[in-house]
Amino acid sequence: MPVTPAAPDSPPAGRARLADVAALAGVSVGTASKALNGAGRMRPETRQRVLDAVAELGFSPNQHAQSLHSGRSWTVGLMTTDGIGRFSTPVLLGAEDALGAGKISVLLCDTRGDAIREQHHLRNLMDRRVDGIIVTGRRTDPRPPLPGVESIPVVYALSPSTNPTDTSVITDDRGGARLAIEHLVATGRTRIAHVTGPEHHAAARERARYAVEQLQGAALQPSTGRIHHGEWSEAWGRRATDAVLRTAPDTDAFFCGNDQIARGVTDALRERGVAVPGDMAVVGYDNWDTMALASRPPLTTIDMNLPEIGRIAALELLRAIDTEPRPGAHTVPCRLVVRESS
Amino acid sequence: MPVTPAAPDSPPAGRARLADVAALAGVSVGTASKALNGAGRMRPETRQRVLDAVAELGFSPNQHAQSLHSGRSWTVGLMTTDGIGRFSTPVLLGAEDALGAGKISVLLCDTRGDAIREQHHLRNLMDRRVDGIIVTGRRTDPRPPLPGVESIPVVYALSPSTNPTDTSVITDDRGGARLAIEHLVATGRTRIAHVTGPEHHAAARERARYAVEQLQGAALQPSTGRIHHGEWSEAWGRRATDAVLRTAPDTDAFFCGNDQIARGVTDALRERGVAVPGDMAVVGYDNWDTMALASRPPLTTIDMNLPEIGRIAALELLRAIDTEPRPGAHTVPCRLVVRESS
DNA sequence: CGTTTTTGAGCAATCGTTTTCTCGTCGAGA
DNA sequence: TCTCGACGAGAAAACGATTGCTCAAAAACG
Repeated sequence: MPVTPAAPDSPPAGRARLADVAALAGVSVGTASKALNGAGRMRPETRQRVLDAVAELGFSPNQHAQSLHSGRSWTVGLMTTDGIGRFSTPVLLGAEDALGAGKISVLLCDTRGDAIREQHHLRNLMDRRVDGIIVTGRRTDPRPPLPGVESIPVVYALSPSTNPTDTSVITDDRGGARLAIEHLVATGRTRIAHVTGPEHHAAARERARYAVEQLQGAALQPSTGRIHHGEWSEAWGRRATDAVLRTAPDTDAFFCGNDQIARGVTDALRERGVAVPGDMAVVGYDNWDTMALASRPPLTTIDMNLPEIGRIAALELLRAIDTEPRPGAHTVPCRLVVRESS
Repeated sequence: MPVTPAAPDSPPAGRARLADVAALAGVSVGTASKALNGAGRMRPETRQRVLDAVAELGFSPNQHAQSLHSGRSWTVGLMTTDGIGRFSTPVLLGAEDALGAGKISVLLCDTRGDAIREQHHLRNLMDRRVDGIIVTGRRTDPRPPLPGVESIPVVYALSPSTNPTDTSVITDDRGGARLAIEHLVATGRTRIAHVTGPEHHAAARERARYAVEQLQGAALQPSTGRIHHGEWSEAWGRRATDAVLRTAPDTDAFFCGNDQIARGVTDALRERGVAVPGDMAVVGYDNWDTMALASRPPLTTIDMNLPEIGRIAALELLRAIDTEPRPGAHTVPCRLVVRESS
């Protein structure tokens, strides 16, 4: 239903179509298409005429028509299971960055952890014929795979799939714990306490396990003889500080499961008059700048390179789309950020 | 290029097409379409046969074909100018929620504040024939409108467009400042200091202006006789506390431009032995839970209802798409959250 | 029983590109 | 001068769904 059927050579109402370009260049639609896509032989002069027409009309192809024809939508779904939290956001940005650089756009879906919503979004993505899906969650705990997506590639970022033959990109908790302990040991600490989040969080469990493993490698053990599990909060950090110092007053370092706990620890230490890093070193986890930089003193901490996880997930997805998926868990190394608390 | 051209009645390789449904139901493609879209008269029994076939094949229509035909993509662009920061994220989620409830999906674009990238994404969105665009930024400062989008509706959220005939959805800084001051005055405070962010931020300027206005309405003025502009940081909050108490030791309340400053203030007060809320009330701004709840005591603060801003922006966009845009700035009221610091 | 309505379903054009195939035409070689 | 290649451009068939129009059969009516 063209708005101006009267004047067939008038500038088309909406946007220029390839047919308009072809008309202006005095060639057929097919030829114009070839001129744009480079395929086929053609006289350079003809191609130039088409390109001129494209420039003049500001033409760019209708993606729906292209997608209908090719079956590819040049779109991927980005499914986040818990709003866009502190962890999923950087991952998401890394992925968006890697994908957006090319022709690929990102469809954002937030399931809010609700299975119904997940189903609804998934359906939607399939209807839109996305080329692939990246699934990311708030926590590093494994999650069940998306149901009914056999036909397109899926990559899990941060929260791996429970199915080991899926492709997942995850953080290296072992490496992170090792970096922290290595750093503390290297700077002369020997009585190290570990304060972290709830035991039912994979992140807390794993980091604790590998921290102990690493301590044992240096012939050491946690200063209090155990792991202090609690919440991921400053308040817990403060309470745990008291508990640790009561049990093991000779503690000379805290390795904390996240930066909030670490900040609570530094606050509690300051209030007790314990000098950081003089009498006590503190190392956090996450490199969450609002916490790590606002802490007094600023925190030495472990950075999980979340944007890198997103980026790699995107690259793995592209590989899965274009060639072959590489199943299994791909770990992204952490980075030690040294500041004034150690 | 069907993968299984040999057996025309075999389950189609990829997904079911309407043609497959029609074949299974023993009707023509056109009839099948009508059965789904309700239009036209048809025998109930025929419609049922089609619906059964749809269910059996798990058919759902190819969106690209639909969009090509209708010219609508059922997609909107969500353009954020600064990564996905603390402010744009809730806005974005609100918008996604309002849009995703219907058939509309969200294309995420992050410009990182870069004009080139913005141009690139904009082009992309136009090529995808999005039905509209929501633009959101990190700050409440006005921003120049998107260039070259006359053909589709655009709504600006949080950062209004400098063009007053554009549709913008913004926070009510005046109302926020009023809520804070009203609350302090109502609880008996009369010597109120205002510590906030840099003067070149609209948010800081406006809130300060309206806070003063509101104080004057109660025949009061800032306890130090002036506004304390600085950074949006805890460190500034701590420093400003000293300055305020030196200048006006009889100050009995702090109204802070954000929660980080407010937290800095409570920390400084505690270290000086000033009781909150006994000797001093503190009110923040943003209701950023990591700050407001971790503060000692938890902060009374102003909540801008950011998700609501996103939601309303989405609704305004839908209205602009379906009927008529409503130009101008739409303000969303703030909410006072009372906690233990006042 | 014949004629006019109603009704239900199919045909075909359409959206905008891509791509294969066909068909002129021009140039070169014999 | 005739023929055979090569080369360049156009015609047409996809991709999958929607929709106005046509047309047959069945129902209603006199």
